[in-house]
Amino acid sequence: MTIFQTIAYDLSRRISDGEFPIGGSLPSEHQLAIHYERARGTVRHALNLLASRGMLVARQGSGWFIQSTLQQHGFTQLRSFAQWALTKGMKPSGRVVSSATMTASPAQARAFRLDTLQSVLRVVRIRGLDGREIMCERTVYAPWLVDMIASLPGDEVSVVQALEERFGIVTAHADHSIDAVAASSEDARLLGVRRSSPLLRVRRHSFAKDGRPMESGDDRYLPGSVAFEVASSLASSTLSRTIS
Amino acid sequence: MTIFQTIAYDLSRRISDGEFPIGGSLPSEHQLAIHYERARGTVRHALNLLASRGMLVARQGSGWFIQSTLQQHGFTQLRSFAQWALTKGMKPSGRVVSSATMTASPAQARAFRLDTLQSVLRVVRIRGLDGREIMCERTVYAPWLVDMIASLPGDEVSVVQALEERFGIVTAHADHSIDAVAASSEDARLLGVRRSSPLLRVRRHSFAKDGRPMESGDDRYLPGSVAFEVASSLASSTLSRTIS
DNA sequence: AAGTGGTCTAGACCACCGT
DNA sequence: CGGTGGTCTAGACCACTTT
Repeated sequence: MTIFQTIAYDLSRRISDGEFPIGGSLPSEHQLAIHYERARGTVRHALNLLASRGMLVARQGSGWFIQSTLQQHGFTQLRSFAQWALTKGMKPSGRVVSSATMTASPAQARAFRLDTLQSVLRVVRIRGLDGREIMCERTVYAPWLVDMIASLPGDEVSVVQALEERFGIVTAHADHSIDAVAASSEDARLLGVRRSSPLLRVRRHSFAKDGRPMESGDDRYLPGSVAFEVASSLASSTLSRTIS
Repeated sequence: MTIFQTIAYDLSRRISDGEFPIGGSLPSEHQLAIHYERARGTVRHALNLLASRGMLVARQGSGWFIQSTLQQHGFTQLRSFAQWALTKGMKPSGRVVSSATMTASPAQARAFRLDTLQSVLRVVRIRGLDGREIMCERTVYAPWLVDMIASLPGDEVSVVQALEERFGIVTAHADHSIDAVAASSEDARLLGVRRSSPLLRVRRHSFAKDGRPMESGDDRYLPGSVAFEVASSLASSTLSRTIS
């Protein structure tokens, strides 16, 4: 954790705690620099980080103003359905519907960068929030993870957390593609809705710290259960729109 | 024009001119600082600006690499349906279905931070890509923008660009919430699909540089037409998942 | 006039990458 | 190991806003 990240984190917490109201202003950069006992440049780095998340806005000659008190919870929660649910004060659940090893399809071999036909593990899970089942998840795990995943219990609530704690494997990067689809007949059966009713689909490829592909997933949520939120600024953005 | 903007502009031009190939690397920050006869910090400021546009990426310990020779990536495209379509080589179209001023509802007054009941402008548009109508867009503009929007022609392809070029008003930040919904009867009629068929919904609040709210939008896309992509890393992410 | 954010300088040390 | 980007410092001057 760098110093400017620490300062940003502290300011972010103080803002969401209501120490500074929306529309109000922060102490000046000079005063913040004195308070944190750091150079002004370091404080500015932290402020710009929060501005890129839409939490703050600077008005030249006037000050830094609070634009939003919302915490933009980031990647840590996005990685894991269970960890996200817990931070929201909800109880996540999960059950494995099916689990099978199979030789990688050409598309999977490409996604996992395999030379030869190796075995991948395909797991279908149903996920619930506070007892209500809201999502079905079809995950394909890369060959190097198969044994680890297979060793986990079927009702393991957080696979991501288990991988991290037991094997030290951390998800460091993920690409998400979000769109809407009509429920297939399998979706309909798993989620208890009519066929061709709307679902929010999130396709995901995730990678370990060393860049190795870990898993590809296809999650389908009932409408009205979750939404994905993105804050984007001129300064920096990770979101883009693609033709599909 | 500041110095770092001038350097960014010059580098951007040299990259677009093919002086550095895609995947290739730039001279080191140290060498660039000597070349431009500026401090390294100033050169870094320029490089970070280009990185935020998706033109460059930095690899620590290794160098700055050319990611794309195209201008206008990320947020710039996200701000505007039309500008995004153009960078993808597609022809955007748009037509206004209805346009009406009304007094702000309580929810709108909150979103736009109005004290009194002022007039907002609600516009419904249909958007097309290469002649195919794929999206309906319901936008509510803040009172201070109403006169400017009203002065634009109904078939103005890019409202965002028009606001920028004619009035100097730039969208600097936006929050997006993405989920799936069933088509309402109005959606069905506008888009030519069956009622309750799946649509991808993107709700948006956008803000000017000074933090003033500009517009709130509700865009609904036909499935299979576009997807939203998010790249997120441990280091930084703007995406989050919310209960809805 | 005083205070604020925006930019710039000229150093320094660190973590990381390649050889 | 030397070179690279990432961070940080302690100043300086400017443009802008507020009083």
